[in-house]
Amino acid sequence: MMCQLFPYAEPVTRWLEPEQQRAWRAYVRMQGELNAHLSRQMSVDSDISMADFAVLVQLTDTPDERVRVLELARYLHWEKSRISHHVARMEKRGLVRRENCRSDGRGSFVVLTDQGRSAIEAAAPAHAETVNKLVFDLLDDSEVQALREISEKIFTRLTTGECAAVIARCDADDPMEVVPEEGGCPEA
Amino acid sequence: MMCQLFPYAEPVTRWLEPEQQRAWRAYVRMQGELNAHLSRQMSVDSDISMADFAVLVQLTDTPDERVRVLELARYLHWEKSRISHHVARMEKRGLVRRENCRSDGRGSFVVLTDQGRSAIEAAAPAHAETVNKLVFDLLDDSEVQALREISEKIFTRLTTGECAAVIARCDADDPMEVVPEEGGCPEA
DNA sequence: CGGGAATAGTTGACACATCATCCACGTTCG
DNA sequence: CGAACGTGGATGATGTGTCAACTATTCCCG
Repeated sequence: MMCQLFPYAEPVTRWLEPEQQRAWRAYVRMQGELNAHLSRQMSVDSDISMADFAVLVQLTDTPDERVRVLELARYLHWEKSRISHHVARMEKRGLVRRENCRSDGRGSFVVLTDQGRSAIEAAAPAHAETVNKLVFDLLDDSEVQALREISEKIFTRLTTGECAAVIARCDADDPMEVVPEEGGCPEA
Repeated sequence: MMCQLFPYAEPVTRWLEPEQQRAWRAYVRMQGELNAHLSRQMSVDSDISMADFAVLVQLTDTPDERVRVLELARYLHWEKSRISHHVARMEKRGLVRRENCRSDGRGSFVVLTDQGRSAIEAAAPAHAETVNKLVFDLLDDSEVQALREISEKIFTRLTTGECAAVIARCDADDPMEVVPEEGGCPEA
């Protein structure tokens, strides 16, 4: 009824085409299984989780082995509160330690402990092996390249333009309602 | 020291090659962002979660709109306890309802309610639109095919052979220690 | 200098996933 | 029949992620 009057007010749904449908379902299931398997394997081979691992990688990648909390959040694309909770738990297990920042009274550092270092050193080889066995042993060079290109395209789409607005929570705390921009897809 | 004595007991770690490294990091970040974005978008556009959506899809795909709990678990590759908890929450919100199975006193069905049906019908179009915008608008046919083939390869690897043993929790409850098979990678 | 805004980080409540355990029912076989 | 074992499913404890406040500091600008 009112469709004719406001043709663009209620656009016909763009469903996925059959080929896309198949690709999407394959991707979704693969991704779910792969995540589950990597997590499980990580906690079998070591006593840290994938999340712990990610944090520890950032710390070991830093010369000082100390990183500001929001720095961590930005790099991992996590929310600051997630970092805060997670670091608290890791601290309780002795993997990291918090330290106050002298140059900025609000800030604090997350610092790698010896125990944290040995934990990641113990976990890394098995994890690499797992990734090889589950992924790269199955793919030839062109597939590796395709995986990378596809991933980069989607990632870029997600972190630029309108999508980035939502992520902006990470940088600015209160995006002031993030005006949805009426017309749909302005594209940066 | 003992490496020379037992050469295969402590194999040199297979790290990822640079190209693989890049592809892997791209994939991991993309996948994380994409999941986050899909979930967020789903709860903005409707009042159900991705998990709810997955369950409701299964129910609507069934002629009877009723599915046995473990059937659901197997299809979604979830654990039975996850299903159980989740269905409990969904029931509390009126999206589904439990019903006893007359032919098997232990079993129970999960049944779609009218409210559940309208919830998924309301959510589906926006979700399809999101997937199109974030994924398929960016990929040409060959990339869609590549995505599917890569996903299927990895998924197959994950659900057959030694890996499947761990998943077996889903079918058999107590795999009796799942003997790790000494030698590493026997391959089914 | 003083006072509001932005920034860094924490906290608590809640939703969710996992694990181990438990119970009710069914199957099998003596 | 009835004991032993397998199966379908529920439950509670615990760890983790998200959201919405909240605190404390610093920045900005008159």
